[in-house]
Amino acid sequence: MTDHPRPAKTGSPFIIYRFTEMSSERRKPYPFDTIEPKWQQHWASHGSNRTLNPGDLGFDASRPKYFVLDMFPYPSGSGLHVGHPEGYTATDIVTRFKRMNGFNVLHPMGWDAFGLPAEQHAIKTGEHPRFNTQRNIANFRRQLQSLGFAYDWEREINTTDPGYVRWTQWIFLQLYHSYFDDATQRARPIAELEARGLSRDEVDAQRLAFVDEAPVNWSPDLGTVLANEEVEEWREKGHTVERRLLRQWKLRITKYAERLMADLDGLDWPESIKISQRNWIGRSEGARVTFFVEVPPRGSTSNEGKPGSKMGPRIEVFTTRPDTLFGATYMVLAPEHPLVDGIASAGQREAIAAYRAACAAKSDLERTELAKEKTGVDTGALAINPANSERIPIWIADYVLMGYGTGAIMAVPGHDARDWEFATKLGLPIQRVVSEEPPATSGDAPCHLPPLEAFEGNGFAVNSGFLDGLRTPEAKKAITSWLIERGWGHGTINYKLRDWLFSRQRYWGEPFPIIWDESSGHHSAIPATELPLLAPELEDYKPTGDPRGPLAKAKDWIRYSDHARRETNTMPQWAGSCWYYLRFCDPRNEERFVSEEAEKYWMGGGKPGGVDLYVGGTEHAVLHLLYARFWHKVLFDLGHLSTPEPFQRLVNQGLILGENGQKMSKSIGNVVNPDDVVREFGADSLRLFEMFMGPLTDTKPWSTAGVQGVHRFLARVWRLVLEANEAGEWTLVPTLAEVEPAPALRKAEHAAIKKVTGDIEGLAFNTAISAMMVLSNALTAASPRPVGVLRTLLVLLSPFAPHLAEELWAELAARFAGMTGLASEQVWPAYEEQFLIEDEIEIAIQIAGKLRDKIVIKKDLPSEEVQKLALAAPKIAEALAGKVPRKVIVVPNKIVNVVP
RNA sequence: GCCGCCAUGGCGAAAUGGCAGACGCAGCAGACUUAAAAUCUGCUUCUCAGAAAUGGGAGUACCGGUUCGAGUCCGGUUGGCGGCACCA
Repeated sequence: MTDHPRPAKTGSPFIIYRFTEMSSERRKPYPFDTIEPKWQQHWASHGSNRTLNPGDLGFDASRPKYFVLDMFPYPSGSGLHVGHPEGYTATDIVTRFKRMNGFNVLHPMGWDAFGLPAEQHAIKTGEHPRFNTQRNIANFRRQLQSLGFAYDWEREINTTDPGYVRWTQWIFLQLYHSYFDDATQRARPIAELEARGLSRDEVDAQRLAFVDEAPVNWSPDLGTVLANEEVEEWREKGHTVERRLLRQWKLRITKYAERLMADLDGLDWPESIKISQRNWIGRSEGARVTFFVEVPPRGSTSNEGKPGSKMGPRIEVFTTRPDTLFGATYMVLAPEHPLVDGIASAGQREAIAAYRAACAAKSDLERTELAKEKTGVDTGALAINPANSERIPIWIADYVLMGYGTGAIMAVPGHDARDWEFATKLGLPIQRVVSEEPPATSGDAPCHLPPLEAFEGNGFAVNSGFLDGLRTPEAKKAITSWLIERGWGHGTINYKLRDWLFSRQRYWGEPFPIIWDESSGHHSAIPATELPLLAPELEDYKPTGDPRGPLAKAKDWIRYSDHARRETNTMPQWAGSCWYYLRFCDPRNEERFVSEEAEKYWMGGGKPGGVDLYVGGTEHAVLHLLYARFWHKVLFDLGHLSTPEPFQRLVNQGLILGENGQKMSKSIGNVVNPDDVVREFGADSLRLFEMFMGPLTDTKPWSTAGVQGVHRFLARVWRLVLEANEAGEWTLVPTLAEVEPAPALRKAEHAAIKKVTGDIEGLAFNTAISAMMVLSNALTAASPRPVGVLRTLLVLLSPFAPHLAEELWAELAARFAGMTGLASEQVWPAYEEQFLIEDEIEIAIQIAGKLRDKIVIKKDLPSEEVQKLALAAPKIAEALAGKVPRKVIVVPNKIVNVVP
């Protein structure tokens, strides 16, 4: 079929779209299917979205910069879903708006292309994952380009490109070659430690990228480690998952806990995301306390020793409530705690071994899921409570986690719900040491009874020797000083944040640029000149069940030299996304991961700096957004970056639900494919609808009728300029004229400019669109139709529906004088307050807060006169019946409230 | 359990403490049409009275408070959504 509407080559001063009567396809309300590809091509071939760097020919340094970033997608096989264009359209509108306001705008797009789905495809087909990834990227790019986004495609990046992998590995080496200096709280070159004469092992123990033996969820048949969240899912599918101690690479993010926490304050981020990050980092203030294990163990009689004298091993605990030390009636060690074997009494060893075995078999998830049932085993050892010298039993229980604090606790069942539960179940003593009420002067009975449940709040110390009577905060200070004096403890801060497990047993990821010396067992970095280090081609990508991962199969590749072999683990997918925003600033640089000049310009050099606007979903609240901040800070410390934070302003777009209000999913069958929407209604309609649905940050359901609604609006705008003649051609509307608009229309024009401008700045796109609808409705009624107002509408509309705006602008430019360039290149209009001012305004009159009447008065009339007129208004006079009101509130130009 | 967010017509939603429901969807009526679609115009929170014009009352989950005035601010309750979850 050739009868799709298309531009006719005629001598006409403006373009004609012909469509035939015989077309079997229903006539489109406007020819979006012709004009959209046409303008996309035009923008591409004219470099309309090209963004220059400082130093480039034609770069205008006088313009301010603006960096608008989308969270780049993983190019999955199923293509774009309608959630992607939501954020992308929002940033596109801001980009176009800022450009029209004279900014140099950096608005790039790329691909977070390492990932498990491509690897699984490779396992299934034997084809290298690169090919499937390339196909998916091509599809994503096609889909994004069909939506007319103003990305600078010259800056497209792909995390799997050798030219990108090289710098990801280079950044890893920066971490590897650094340590964290506690004194200055900064990363420093590891060479400083070497210069101080530290041994090889001492240096390795301080690297920001280091090797650690860690218990992980290992699945032999999948041949990989799994995240805690994944364990359940794979078990259900019949795979085995076990806890296994494996040698893993980790990144020392914990050293940055304090800065990652503190620097959140200066960021313009949603409060909920900041809270998530704070919770994840989990800062808590408290104290370290040393307990001494009593030797000889329980049963022996002679024990005159005091804590502090040379006794058995010490157990360090962390507590946020040192003020409750007198109430510590037992201790608990994590089952994996290294001290357990040394202190356990002979009679308990068997029970301990059995308990430990049972715990080891549980995943972290199971361990927390079964949290309700507390279990544990007595070690048979006793510790001495330093506060009151009482002997208290030492237990092991899996409600104490090896990974937090010191892996040991002092149990205060009177004032901790978990300890209470454990003590109650196992019949351990419970002591009250905090009272809600100020202690009675006589210091009598009630305080001495154990409480009926754990009281975790603040109060007054009781049964606590020298602390008695002190409020909780004071008691904390007093006991901490007391511990410091005796060398039994000190105040400290603990974080929940763990070091970042950075290695994966996968093929499709960045190999570590690390080799191992076979004789010494030491690791070292390969020289930066050998980067990128790419994974070798494999015969097949199936897992081997070997915890070294699929790369272990490449025997030649592994062999680095006579005595050294390569690390075979790969980096997680996060690695590439940790720094992609930096690469966008200077994506083709082969000398540096980003040039200093480009980084300074786009990342803002001074003050807050960073990405000016970052839009994406909430799913990355703590992972990507925390990891990227961490890498950024390390690179900043090492002098490679000019700002301490990457993303100054963050906005989360809301989820788009299916038409039935449920989350879109294939199984429910409510997934909307953007390609279908573009085919039926056009890219401009899809863009406009996604912005019109509601506030950007809200969760909101899809509505096909709603798409039709905005589509109709765009068609109405089209018909403001063009109308179909009898031959079925679009011709210019005859009433279009260069005339002064009537005052009401002029006012509507300037009101729209004001509203749309403010709403784009506030990311309130839904109300911006409604303002344009109002202006368009006003224009529909105007005859003659003033071209000036139409031009304004098209310029305002251009960031939202760029194709339509461009086309109609060209139509008008061909017919009317003084219109040059593209709609998208126009200077953003300014509104003039004078056109918004009205001489007469209607004000409401209330009696006791209830609307009773309205009057039209001159604007800015003095309050006394407004009051006089208001009281004289028919309904008001009638209601008052001559009585004098007690009070009259006049809000100038708005409302009058009469209090009778 | 803890933390956070939210609650407005039949639906998506608007409303610097100042006329609740802009704009859109759906619906109804009219115009155009042989007819339908499309398009244009008007109506459209609920309720009571009225033939109508119009007029009265109620109304932003619920209860209370602050205020001349509350969808908006404060306290509590209920319901929904999201995140964290034995972190000592």
